[in-house]
Amino acid sequence: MTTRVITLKELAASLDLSITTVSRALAGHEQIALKTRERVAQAARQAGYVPNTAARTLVSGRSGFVGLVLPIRGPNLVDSFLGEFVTGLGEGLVSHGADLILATAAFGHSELSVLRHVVESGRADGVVVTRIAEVDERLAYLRERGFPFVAHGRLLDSDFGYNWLDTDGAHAFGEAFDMLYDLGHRHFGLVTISEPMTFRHLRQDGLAAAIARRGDPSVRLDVVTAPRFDHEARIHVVNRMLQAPDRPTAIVALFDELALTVMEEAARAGLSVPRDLSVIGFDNIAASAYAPPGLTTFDASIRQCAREIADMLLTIIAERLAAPLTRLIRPTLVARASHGPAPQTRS
Amino acid sequence: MTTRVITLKELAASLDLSITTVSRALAGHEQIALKTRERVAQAARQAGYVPNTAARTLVSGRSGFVGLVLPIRGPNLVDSFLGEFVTGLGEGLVSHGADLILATAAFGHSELSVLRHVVESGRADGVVVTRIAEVDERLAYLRERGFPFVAHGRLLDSDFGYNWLDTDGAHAFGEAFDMLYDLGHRHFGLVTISEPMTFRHLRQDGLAAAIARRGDPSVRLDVVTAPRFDHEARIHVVNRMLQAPDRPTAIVALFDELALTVMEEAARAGLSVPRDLSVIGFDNIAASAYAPPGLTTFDASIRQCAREIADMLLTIIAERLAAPLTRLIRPTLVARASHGPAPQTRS
DNA sequence: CGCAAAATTGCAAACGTTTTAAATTTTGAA
DNA sequence: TTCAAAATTTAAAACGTTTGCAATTTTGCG
Repeated sequence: MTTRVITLKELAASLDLSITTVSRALAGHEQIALKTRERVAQAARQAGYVPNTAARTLVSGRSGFVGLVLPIRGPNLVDSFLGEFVTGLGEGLVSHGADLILATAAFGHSELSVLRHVVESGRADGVVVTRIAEVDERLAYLRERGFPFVAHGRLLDSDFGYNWLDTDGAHAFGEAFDMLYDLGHRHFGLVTISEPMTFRHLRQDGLAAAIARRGDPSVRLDVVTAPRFDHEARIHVVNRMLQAPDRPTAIVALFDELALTVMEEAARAGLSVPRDLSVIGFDNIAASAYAPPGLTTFDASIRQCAREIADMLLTIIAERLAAPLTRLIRPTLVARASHGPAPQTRS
Repeated sequence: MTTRVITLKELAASLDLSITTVSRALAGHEQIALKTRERVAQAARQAGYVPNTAARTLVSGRSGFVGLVLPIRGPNLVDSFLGEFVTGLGEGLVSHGADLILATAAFGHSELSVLRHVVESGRADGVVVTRIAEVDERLAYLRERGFPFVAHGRLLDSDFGYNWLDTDGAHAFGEAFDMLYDLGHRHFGLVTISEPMTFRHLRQDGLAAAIARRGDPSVRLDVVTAPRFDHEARIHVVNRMLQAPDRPTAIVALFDELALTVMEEAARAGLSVPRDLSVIGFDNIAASAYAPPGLTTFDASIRQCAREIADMLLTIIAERLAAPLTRLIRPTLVARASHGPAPQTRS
C-alpha cells in the first residue's frame, strides 16, 4: 500500500539533471536558467515532491521548528490559557512556514531538562517560554547558551537583556483600583497566589502604586494568598477574607479562576455582587462571562499576544538579532456586572 | 556566548573510541563491553551529549514526532477542547519519549495540504486527526498512503478499517433521553449544527434510537440546526425553538456552547431552568459549571482520551500494526441543576 | 605456548539534503 | 572561425547519526 516518498535524487533522475541543479532550481536561484527552473517546478509539483525535513535540517542547521515546553499542570487542571496560546503561536508561525513542537515534561522530570533536550537535540531553532518564575533557571540557561527565545512574561530584575512580551498587569490593576476608588471603595482586598511567578508581583505592585499615587491614607488593602492547585485551600483562604469582621468592599483577584471562587463563596455567604461586594478578575476566561452576574475582568488577548511572540521569535532567528525585543501589551477592561458603587453601610 | 553542541564524533574522540562504539554503547548494545558502556554513559552525561534529532531521523527513518494539524478556527473562537486535548497527547507521548508537532493551516490552505506536508516531509511518524467530517479526505489520504494515524471520532460508514477512538455520544444522548423521559418529559428539542461532522449524526441517532426503543408514540422531537461560527444566527435559531407556540419542555444541545446559549436565551425570555425547561449539553466545558443554574452535561474526559490516543498511535507505529485499533469511550453524566421534572402545565 | 573461538571494537556506507568550487556549455565580439 | 567571458550545470563534500560487515583483541583450552 504504502506509497513511497519521492526523493530529490529520483526527481533529478527523472528530469535528467543533477540533484544540485534541481535543488537550486527549487530554491529559485537566479543562476539556474529560467526555463530549467520552470521545468523543475512543474515536475516537482506533479510528482508531489516534498523535501525531507531531517536532511534539510542536518545540512542547514535550521529545523523550521519553534519549541514550546508545556508547563506541568495538575491532574485535573488545564488552564484555558493553553489552547488560545497554542493557536496564536501556530497562526503566527505558519505565515513564515514554521511549525510548533510541543514537548511535555514527564512526571519527575523538570521543565528545564526538557527544554535542554529540545535545544540541544537541534529540534528547534528557537523556543517560547511561558509562566516566568521569580528565579527562572530556564531563562538563565537559554541566555547562557545564546539560544533564541522569547519569554511570555518577564523577570522582575531584568539585569540582562532578553526578548519578552508581557501583558501590562500592573497597569490593569492600577486601572481596577482607580475605577473602584472612584466608585467610593476605600477598603480593598487582593487575592493572590503563593506560586513564585513574577506576574503576581507585577500586578500587586501595580495595585500598590495606584494606591500610593492616590495618596489617600484612608485606603486600606488586605492581601490573602492561596495555594495554586488546592481548590479546598483556595476556598478556605477566600472565606477568611469574606468572613472577616471588617471585610473589604472590593476584591481584586490575581486571575479569573480566583475571582470566580470569590463570587461563588460570596453567594454562598449571602453576599450580593456587586451590591455588597465588587469583584474584579484578570484574563477573561470563558466562564467569566457566564458566572453570574458576569465578572468584570481584563482581557489580555492571549491569542494575539502569542501571534506576536511568534513573529518576534522568527525575526530573532532569521536576523540573529542581538538587541532585545520587548513588547508590553495593555489589557483591555471587560466591564461586566461584578463591580459597582461601594455599599453605604459604613460611610 | 553560544556554547557549541557536542557531537558524537567529539565525544568519541574524547574517549578515544570510534563513533560506532560510542553510538552502540549509548544504545545499550550487549556486544559492547559493559565497562565501556559505563564509561561512555558517564562521559556522555558529563558532556551533556544529546544526539542530533535530524541526523538520527535521517538514518533511522523515525522522527520521534507525532503530528497534529490544528483545525482551522474562527477569528474569535478557540474551543476549550484544544488545550485539554493537546495536554493529554503530550502526556501520552512523553512516556514513550515522543513529542508533538503542531502544524497550522495557513489562511487559504486546506487542512489536507498541511497534513500532506507533515506526512511527506517525514516530520512525523504518525498523526492524529480530529473532528472527523462526513466525507473526510484526510482519512482517505492517510489510508491510501498507509501512514499511521489515529482518528479522534469516526466515520459513519466504516467500510475500511482504521484506528479510531471516539466518545460514545450516541449512548450519552440516549441516556439523556431516558432520564428526561423518566422525569415526565414528552416533548423534546434538539439543537444541532449544520457543519458536516459525523458526531452530530451519531449523537442525534443515539437520541432517535432511544426514543424508538421506548416505543411511546406521544414522544415528540423537534430539531433545529444552527450554523457553527455565527453567534447571532445561533441565537436566532435557539429563539425560534424557545418561542414556538408549542415549545419543547426539554432541550438537548449537541454540545455545551449551544446549551449555554439555550440557557441564556431562556433566561432572557423569562423561562426558568429547570422549572419551565430542562437543558442538557455535552462536553462539560468549564463555563458549564458556572452558568446558572449549572448545566447538566456529559464529560468526555478529553485529556484522558487524548492520552489513550497517543498510546494507540505509538503502538501502531512501533509494531506496524495492521489490525485496526478502536476504542469507544462512554462519557459520564455530570448532573447539575439544569434538568428536572417536566412542567405540569399541559399534562 | 599456540590457536580457534568468543568478545569487542572499528571502517565505511548510507540517509537526503545544501553548498563550495569546478567543469561544461553557450554566447557574442573580433 | 576563434576564444574569452558569461551562463549554466555538475561533482563531491558535508551535516551527525546508525548499522552491516570486517578487523582486532581477548579468552580459554589443549
